[in-house]
Amino acid sequence: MRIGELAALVGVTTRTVRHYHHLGLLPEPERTAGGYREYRLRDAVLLARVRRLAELGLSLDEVRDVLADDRGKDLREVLEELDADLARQQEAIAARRARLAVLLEADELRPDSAVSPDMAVVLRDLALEGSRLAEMDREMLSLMEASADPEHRDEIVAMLRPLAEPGMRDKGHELYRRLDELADAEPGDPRVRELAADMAAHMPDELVRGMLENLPPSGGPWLDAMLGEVTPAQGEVFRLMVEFVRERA
Amino acid sequence: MRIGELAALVGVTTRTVRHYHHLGLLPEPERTAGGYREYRLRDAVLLARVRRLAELGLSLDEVRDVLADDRGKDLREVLEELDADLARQQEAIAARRARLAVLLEADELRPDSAVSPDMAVVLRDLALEGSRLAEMDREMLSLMEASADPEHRDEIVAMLRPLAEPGMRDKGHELYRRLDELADAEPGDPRVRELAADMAAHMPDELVRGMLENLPPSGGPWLDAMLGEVTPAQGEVFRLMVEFVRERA
DNA sequence: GTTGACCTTGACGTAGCGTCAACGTGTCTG
DNA sequence: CAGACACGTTGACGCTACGTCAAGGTCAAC
Repeated sequence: MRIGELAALVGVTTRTVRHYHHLGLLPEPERTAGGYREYRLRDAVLLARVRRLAELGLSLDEVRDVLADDRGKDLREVLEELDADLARQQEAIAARRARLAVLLEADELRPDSAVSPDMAVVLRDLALEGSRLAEMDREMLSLMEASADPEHRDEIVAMLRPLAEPGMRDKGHELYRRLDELADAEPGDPRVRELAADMAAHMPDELVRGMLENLPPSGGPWLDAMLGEVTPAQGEVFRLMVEFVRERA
Repeated sequence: MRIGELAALVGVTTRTVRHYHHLGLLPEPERTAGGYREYRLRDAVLLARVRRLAELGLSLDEVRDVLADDRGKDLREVLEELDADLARQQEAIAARRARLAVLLEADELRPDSAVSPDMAVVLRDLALEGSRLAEMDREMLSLMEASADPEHRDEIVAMLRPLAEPGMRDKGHELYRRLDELADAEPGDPRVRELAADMAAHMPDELVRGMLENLPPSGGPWLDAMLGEVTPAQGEVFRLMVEFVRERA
């Protein structure tokens, strides 16, 4: 038998056979005078063994180990481990399909930041129109949801929901307006401290708890990211607000 | 924000961020005087978008296409295709786990050729001891089962089962003995034709049908593989037997 | 001034082959 | 006998989505 016949017999390509030779999974057979590999039936049997294990999902390295140990106990171990791995993969795929199903159910489908319908509702009802600061907040919130691990997403949405309540919207507009006014002010402007205190006072309890749990004392990357987007006075407002919120606890 | 902060914020490594820059999935931001990349909040939003799509299982090429088209119709297409693909993967994994379960149930676990318990029974009951030819047949049969696609395996086992019946075993021993005797005979020896006829006559109908369906007129790689393992006279026996079997139909 | 944490580009490694490239062998045919 | 054609040989790069050095530059702190 030459390599093409062997490959056809077992149902693989010649490249695969040579690859297995290279990895030492299949012994190199005798060569003919012309340099062709000359296979016997037992080579086909060996190749079929390798293929079967590979098709089960073992890596070729694992196949080699199993065939080297030859006698059975190790094989069971490997297969059990493999089965557990496959089970994990099944769960992962099921989770992805579940998320896909949620996305596919929505009528408008955008690669947008609003992952969950719940979050979309919150963003819609939030007082986030018109102001650059409000735009930034929208980005921050989307980002928080996006970068959190899926298990915490519901918590985040729950934390933010109070902000979307009717009573808060007018207050929200007012606060953003006052923040905008401070764009070119000095960080020492008395209105800075005043606004920070007002914002801290109107922050819902759930959000305060969430902030305290997730923000490290230094403020963390989230606060840094916000500070990079605003003028010094506005940044001071945020820093003070966090301080005031911390004092509340 | 520098690259490390950005990466931490979104929950990826810096290498990933640079990789996305390289692929054009994420625009290169401004640089500081020192050559550092300087990110803004919107970069984090973009990165989070990419990540979300990637985590759903889209390839980065697909992510780029989706983000390029931007407006939604194409995205739904891609996601539906992806879902179908995931469904196929689930089936494939389930099938592998089913095969694994069968293997793990067996008490003796060898990387042997006998995949299915059914096949193992057939091989055990077959008249396959003692003779080199019988050993070869065992290898051929294991190989046939191994190299067939899983859906046809049951058919093959069913085809072979009649050979394992008690009535056939004595006849089988006799035929193998006569085949062994012809090892050094001439291909023209009258016993060759006689044995081939006898073998063809005792071949179960199911097996005849199977051979005719699967063997091409030339004999195919299976016959070639056998011919490579035996002496010329023995080879002639097999060739004639196939001929006689063909005449029966 | 030096440490240490962070950044830069560049390049190789991963799994399992697919797919050229450049060339030799073996058989059939005119 | 020459040429065509199928098939074989080794060698090397390509693919995914980054991980992981290597060799060096920047920046804030002590």
